[in-house]
Amino acid sequence: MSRANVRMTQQRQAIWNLLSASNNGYTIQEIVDALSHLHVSTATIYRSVVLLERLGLIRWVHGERGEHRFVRWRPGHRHALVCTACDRVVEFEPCGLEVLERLLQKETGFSRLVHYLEMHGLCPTCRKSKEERKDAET
Amino acid sequence: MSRANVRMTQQRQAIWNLLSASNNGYTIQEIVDALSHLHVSTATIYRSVVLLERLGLIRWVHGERGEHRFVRWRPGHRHALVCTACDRVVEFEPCGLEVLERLLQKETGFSRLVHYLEMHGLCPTCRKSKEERKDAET
DNA sequence: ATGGGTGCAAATAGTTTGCACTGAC
DNA sequence: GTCAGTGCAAACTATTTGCACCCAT
Repeated sequence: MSRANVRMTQQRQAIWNLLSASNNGYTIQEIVDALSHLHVSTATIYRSVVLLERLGLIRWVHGERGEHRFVRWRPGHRHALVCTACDRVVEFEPCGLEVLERLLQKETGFSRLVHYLEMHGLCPTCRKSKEERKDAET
Repeated sequence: MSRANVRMTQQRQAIWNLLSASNNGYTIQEIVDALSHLHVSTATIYRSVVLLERLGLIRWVHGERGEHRFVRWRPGHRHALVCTACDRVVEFEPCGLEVLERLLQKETGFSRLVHYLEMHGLCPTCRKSKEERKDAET
């Protein structure tokens, strides 16, 4: 309950610095590796990630192989668009799903609907480099 | 590639019978338990589930606590509506997201968009029993 | 100075794999 | 009879936890 009594430690600061500076998510293992010079233990990283999630500062998305990747998250933005090649994440606002929710509510009788939506695609940068590679082949 | 050379064994039959007879998904562990009298090994269940997924006969959805639950899936149906109380799954057809995809494509430059959408809510049966319990309390 | 946070190592959970044997075709 | 599929146990990967010590407040 209490949001107080949360201390800003060097470890948490380091993790937050890392995540907040990037548009690409990190897996737990990638965070461990990126902070290896600081000797932050894996347990602490797990615990910090849970905390940051609870505070609404980060959120996970699915990577290509179903792994969980943690990304900085801004309040109010609701959904993620993830690049299938470089894992870059772009946030976008709601989405007309309210209409669908009302329809489903009527048709199925389900109530209190919430939705989980994730988009995946190829970001402009990755598309370009892919095309270049293709040109090179021929 | 070859879809041939897939044998219908008793184990696979048992797993498929179980999954295809229910609207509620099963976790791996629940399948193991449900088939314990047949002594189907956990390894076989994992392998069969992967196979059935590949064949497009089942699919996983997220349960309340993020666990993967496997449900029978009919071709053509695209998304799942999962009851937050009893895990009953109802399928529904596409959803107007094509409009959103086109918009995002234009705004962000991402291409080849695919989406993952899952709805969660309280099914009519569970809502009723919840209301009854509430009435009993007062 | 106090109690929230950390590191470490052990424990637990979830999933995959090698291999000899079995049974579907 | 052949080889895909199975059971078993071991190996791996991912995550959690207990506990003594540490440091942010």
